[in-house]
Amino acid sequence: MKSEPTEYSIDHLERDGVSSWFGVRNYQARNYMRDSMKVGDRVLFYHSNCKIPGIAGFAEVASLPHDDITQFIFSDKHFDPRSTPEKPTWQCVDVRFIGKLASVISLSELRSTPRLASMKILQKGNRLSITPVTDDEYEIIQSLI
DNA sequence: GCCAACGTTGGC
DNA sequence: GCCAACGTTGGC
Repeated sequence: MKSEPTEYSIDHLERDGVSSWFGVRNYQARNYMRDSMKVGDRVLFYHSNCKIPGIAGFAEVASLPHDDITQFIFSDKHFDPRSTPEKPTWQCVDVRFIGKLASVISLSELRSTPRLASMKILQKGNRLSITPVTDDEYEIIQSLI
């Protein structure tokens, strides 16, 4: 799961313990949270759009999917005028902090690991803020720490 | 339903 | 700041 550290970093999640992953406004990314995630699933916390983009820590899915309440809040930058509590558009899950890496596993390091070549987040043109990670990829990343 | 125009993402 | 790549919008 990607986040810009100036918006919400692994340090923020460590502080909060658990946080709702609100603000996703892409249908495919929403669908991963709504349809594919299970409580307890491991999450790689990725810092994007920053000096050293890469994996900054670990988290886990901590809730079933639920409405992203920011879609209903007029003053919120994630407000969606098409959404109503009766007909919501956006759902998200909560994530729980597991651990922070002493140093980020950088994007360039991920790219230079041949066995990770098929990782979704490394594919050309990928902009999705949430992408699935296979068990294999997860294990390989553990070995990079 | 098509598709041009526009907006966003995010690495560099 | 640039720009490739992609998603969304809206006229037709």
